[in-house]
Amino acid sequence: MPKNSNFFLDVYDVVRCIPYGRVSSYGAIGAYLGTVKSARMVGWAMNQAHNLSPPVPAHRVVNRNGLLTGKNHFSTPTRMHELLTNEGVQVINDQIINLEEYFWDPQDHLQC
DNA sequence: TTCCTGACTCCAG
DNA sequence: CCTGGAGCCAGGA
Repeated sequence: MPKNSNFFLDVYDVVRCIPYGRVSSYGAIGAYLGTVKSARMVGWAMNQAHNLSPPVPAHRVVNRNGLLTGKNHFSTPTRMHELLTNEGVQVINDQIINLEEYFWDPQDHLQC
């Protein structure tokens, strides 16, 4: 059923490259792939990422404000928050604290 | 087939 | 400072 289009695979690849305890944004991933204005597609890709293997750490992907906009799409609304907190990321009221400290831009690393 | 929605972001008013 | 519209494109009804 998944089309596995190149774009989606690239998204998954980038997300899987996000280090432990770090987070990234849809826009940053889109920018890395050259489709800045397609941030929605990144989110859409995450929607399919649930059944993929190896699993994609979708909880490390948030919007540009560090807000856990996708928490509702996890098994439980608190799952995303719990996972991030478990990795040492401070999250309060569904928002990441000190986002700049945890933010990971794929363009910064250029590779895993 | 068309129409609508959405885990986003930017820009104008 | 806050609000709304546009761009993006894949799927479901």
